[in-house]
Amino acid sequence: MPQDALPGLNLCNNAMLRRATRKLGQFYDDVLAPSGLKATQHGLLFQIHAGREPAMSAIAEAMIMDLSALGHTLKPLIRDGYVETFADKDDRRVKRVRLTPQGEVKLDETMKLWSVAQQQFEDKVGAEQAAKLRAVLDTVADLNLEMPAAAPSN
Amino acid sequence: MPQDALPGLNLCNNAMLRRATRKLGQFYDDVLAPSGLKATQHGLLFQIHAGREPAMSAIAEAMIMDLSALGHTLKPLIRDGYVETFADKDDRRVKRVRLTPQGEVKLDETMKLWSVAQQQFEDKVGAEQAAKLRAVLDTVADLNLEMPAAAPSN
DNA sequence: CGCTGATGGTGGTATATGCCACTATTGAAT
DNA sequence: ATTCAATAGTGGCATATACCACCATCAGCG
Repeated sequence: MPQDALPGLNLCNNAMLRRATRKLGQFYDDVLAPSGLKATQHGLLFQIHAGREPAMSAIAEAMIMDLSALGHTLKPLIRDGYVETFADKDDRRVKRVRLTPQGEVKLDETMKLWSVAQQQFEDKVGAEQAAKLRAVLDTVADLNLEMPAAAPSN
Repeated sequence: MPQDALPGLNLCNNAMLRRATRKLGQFYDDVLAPSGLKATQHGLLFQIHAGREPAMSAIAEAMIMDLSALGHTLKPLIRDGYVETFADKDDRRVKRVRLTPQGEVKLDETMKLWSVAQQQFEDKVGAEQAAKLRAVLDTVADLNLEMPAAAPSN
């Protein structure tokens, strides 16, 4: 009941989204902790693994994340030897990303832990509800939100 | 359609939640930009305003956020003169938080901008859908997710 | 009273993320 | 080929957020 302690902000879609994200993030992070990776890092490894040596911009776009943010997030993973990058053969601007063998092993490990968290969550909310939630979140992520014609300062 | 570029991670509740949060965060932030505050900061001001000089721990609990994280997030707002803290009269451990007059003014300003973003969003997804989404997010935030009895390393 | 455990915050450190300015490449237009 | 606009990344800076180790204060107990 803590979330009803103070009224009002439960009307803000953004605030509610962030709050749920903090909660779930803490949970997935806890479960993934034994691996030494955060849930975000696991997600990133997974995304890289799923793509075929994706370009950074491709990853960023798929994850709806700023390209520079992706670059920053990638650093610890590169530093720790899970990920490596290399220039595209045809376009030297493009930097492609792939998992190292170590990274593949690590992904196997985090995948197991991830499924525990995922399962826990789905048990609590119901697989159907969870699927529905993901669908809505996907819709939200895909929205075409346009700035309402700047501030009317004229 | 970018989110379908790579398959798989759209099954992760946590990843989807984060992705939607990034998207919506960017939008709300854009709309709030003229005020110089981020959506998170607006939310925090609002939360403080709504409570009656809430203790830091109360805010943190309501927002499901780490107490130390709250402390850090508060700093820029204090530095910029929107928020001030003071010790509780009966328990000197407790630090209470309130908006300064400047903070109240700022909140009025961000509130107007916020409602523009909020409205835009609700127009796109439908007020009913939005309400339903917030309800589900509230449910998620309130889940009692327990660690599945540590890792079976034996 | 003085010990002891719980409670509330702080500071440090690390990742997550965004924006901006800048560089490197590429591709198109002249 | 020269110029120029667009594309892909990088690095700096700022906020968002978490965890941990500490410090201060309080509450209960003997």
